Amino acid sequence: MTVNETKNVFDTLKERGYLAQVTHEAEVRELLAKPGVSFYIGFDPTADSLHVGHFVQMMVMAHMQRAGHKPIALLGGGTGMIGDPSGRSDLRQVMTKETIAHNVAQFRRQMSLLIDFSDDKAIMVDNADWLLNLNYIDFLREVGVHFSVNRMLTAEAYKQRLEKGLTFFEFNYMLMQAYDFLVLYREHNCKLQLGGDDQWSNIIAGVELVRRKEQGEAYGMTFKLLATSAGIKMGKTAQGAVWLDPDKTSPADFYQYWRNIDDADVVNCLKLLTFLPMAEIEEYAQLKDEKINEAKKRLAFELTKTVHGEEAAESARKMAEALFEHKGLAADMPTTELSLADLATEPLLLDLLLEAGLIPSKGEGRRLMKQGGIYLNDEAVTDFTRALQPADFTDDTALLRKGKKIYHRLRLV
RNA sequence: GGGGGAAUUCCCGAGCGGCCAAAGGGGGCAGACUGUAAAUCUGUUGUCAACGACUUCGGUGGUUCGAAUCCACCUUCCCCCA
Repeated sequence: MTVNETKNVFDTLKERGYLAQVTHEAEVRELLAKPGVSFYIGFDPTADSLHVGHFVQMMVMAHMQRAGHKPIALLGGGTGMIGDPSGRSDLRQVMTKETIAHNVAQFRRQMSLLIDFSDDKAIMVDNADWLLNLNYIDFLREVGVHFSVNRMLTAEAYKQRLEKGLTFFEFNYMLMQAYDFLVLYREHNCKLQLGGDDQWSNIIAGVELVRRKEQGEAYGMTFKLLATSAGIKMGKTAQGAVWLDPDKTSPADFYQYWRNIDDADVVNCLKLLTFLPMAEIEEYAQLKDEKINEAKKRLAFELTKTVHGEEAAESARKMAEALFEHKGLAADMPTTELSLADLATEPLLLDLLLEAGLIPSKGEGRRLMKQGGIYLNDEAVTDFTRALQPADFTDDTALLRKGKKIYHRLRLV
């Protein structure tokens, strides 16, 4: 065995805890021992940005690419028109072609953060290219004959839907995805499909189809979904998903999300979402109690840096330190600008809070004030009729705060 | 095609014609305790010029002094039979 400083990527993935299920473990490991393996992961363009759930998949692609393999990012421009019923309790919204095209463009940009698409080192394909022109009868004859409805119904992905109802429309999703694999096998010699563990049924369907049609080698492998130790899907907040697009989730919020994750999840996230060497992660794993914060800071910083760039990560980190550890001044904080004329009208704090978006309604604002959750310059404000005064500003700045963590700056201009 | 049921606030889910802005739970938010964590406890959770007023219970009309509750039609979903 060549002394390969890069060990088998299969082992790396296993060690870092990505793997969930593999169709043929020994063979896949063997296959990946030599570089140059084409593999694919599918992404459904159901939103105009990728979120952290996709990020795990991107990490896997990146690990694979670094080991010399060739990622094929399959965008579901065609399957997106059906919608994967896996893990869904109801029918997905059907998307227009224009929306899908727009989303595909966004995905390409975001994936480039981790994956090098230059010189065909990775490629991106859209299954709309082959799915949209399919002839129904031909498809049924070529692909449909290989699927047993009885078996499909036992698939985990469909079980839940059998309770609530599953349309024939969606039932076809599995065939489409299986067909994708067949096409990629034929056109790109792609032998391996990866995906989140919720894709297991769809993946094995593809593996079996390739094996039947082509008597080819085809393998599948799934990854654990990013979940908390309590088993709840990560990356969801009350405001929705944690997006990679800075316009949808600001770098500061993104940083804070990771900074505040549960103690029990830090190590797992470091393994899955950063490229820190395992040895280093082991050290973080030893930390106890409040020391764990060091691990969280590192996680938040590394991840923000990868997604939003070093500068944004640095600024998010500084802001967090300023606000929570009182080191230095906060740089970029959400800010509302006021003129002296505005101030002369003695604006109510309540109105400003609403304007600044800190509260959704004045009723909510009053409630918060009553409970001591609104602060002006670090002093709780309990008077609803409190108006803003010049004396509230120091160096033309006043600091509003809601609860412990949400800050907003008022600046005089 | 025939028959039966359902739709309630962010989610699940109670709801007698007036006492319903609507029980309970979840989630959210805030306070206490902390480590910017978790767990726990407390408060709160339609809007507003706020002891009052206004808008909400799938949609549209109607009955009634008064409708989330009754009636008609419509929409969507589920179940049974074919």
